[in-house]
Amino acid sequence: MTAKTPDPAEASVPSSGPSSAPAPADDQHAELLAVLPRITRLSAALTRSRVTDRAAEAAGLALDRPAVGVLISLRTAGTPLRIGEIAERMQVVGPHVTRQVQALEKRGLVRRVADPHDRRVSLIELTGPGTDAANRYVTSVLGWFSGVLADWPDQDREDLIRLLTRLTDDVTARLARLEEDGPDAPPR
Amino acid sequence: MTAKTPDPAEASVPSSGPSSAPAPADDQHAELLAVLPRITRLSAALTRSRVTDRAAEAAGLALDRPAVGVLISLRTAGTPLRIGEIAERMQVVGPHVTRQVQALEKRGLVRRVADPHDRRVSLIELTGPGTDAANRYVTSVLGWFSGVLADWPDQDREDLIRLLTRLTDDVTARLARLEEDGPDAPPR
DNA sequence: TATTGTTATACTCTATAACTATA
DNA sequence: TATAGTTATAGAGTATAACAATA
Repeated sequence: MTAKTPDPAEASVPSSGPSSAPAPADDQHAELLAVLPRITRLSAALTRSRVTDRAAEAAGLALDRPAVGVLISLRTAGTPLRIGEIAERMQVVGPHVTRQVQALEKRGLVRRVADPHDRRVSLIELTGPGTDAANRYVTSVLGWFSGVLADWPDQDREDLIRLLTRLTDDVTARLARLEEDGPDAPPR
Repeated sequence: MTAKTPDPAEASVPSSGPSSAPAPADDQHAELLAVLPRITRLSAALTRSRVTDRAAEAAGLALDRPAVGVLISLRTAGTPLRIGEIAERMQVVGPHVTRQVQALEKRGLVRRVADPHDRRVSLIELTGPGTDAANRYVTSVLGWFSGVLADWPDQDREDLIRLLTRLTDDVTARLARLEEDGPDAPPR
């Protein structure tokens, strides 16, 4: 079912490579292009299917995705985080996090603790119920997702995790540089 | 709630330290969880940085991302597509595609051709300018993205493409089944 | 009656701008 | 003056519902 057409598509694209070296293989170059669409598609599929929302529901959480994202960020960190740190981990902007945290506070899933060294800052911390909720959510999602990878060879699973981690790091690092270079600098 | 995979590993806090790996299974299980957040983060980073919008601009395209998505879907297919086919490839819903196509039509980047076998259907086709625009866009994005992977070993690049492709296919397939099973079925 | 696509509308997520309070 | 966070507002992206035309 996987339409893996040879895709002569790249043919007409002038390989104005970074002038480093002639592309090792046009095939690779062509395939490279497929990485970004796949990430987009994957993300869109996850959004549309609402797996995460279902998992939240299964965990007894009446929370939308961004709120769950905050919970998971805190759980993953294993330590209280500042608003700005949460925003960076979620790759969103400050005010967005402020609102999510307020909602979570009202439900008693997180609490604020003052930073003794800087009174502008407030640290966000999971409460007991918040920790439980996050754990239930994780269990639910993991149950679903491990089914997806159940048939994969161990080596492939390992490689996927490793490569995806590196890709994420490399991309975010490069994007950060891009922003510094000026908001109007064209990619490349 | 509903039956979930037995999963003792997640109950407690992960990421204590990858260095010691006495229980490879547990570690993997814990790490597995990191895959989804990374995809989310990657996607968010790409959105926020507007790489794609910059590339569109660099290609002389005053189009938003969804419209470019349609263009790229058509270019990748290499053949005219129906509205429904575009929607499926983009993992979005029909009406959304209708609107994007209308915008592209006005700019002369795509055109509709009637399907002789089914008069309900109209096939969407890239025009000459549309093809050129799509190619310019691809060149621009590729220029940026190949920079990200430039330092990667060939083997890793290959593996990334292969694994990401399979992951996308597996996930979308499983999600499709999930939808069929009823819109209220919990993940599993 | 089922399928393909369209129109009209509403909602979710996230960003930007202007502000407050510390530093 | 610079930084962390908040309030208020705006916009992009996508979904749902009701409908039309063809099969």
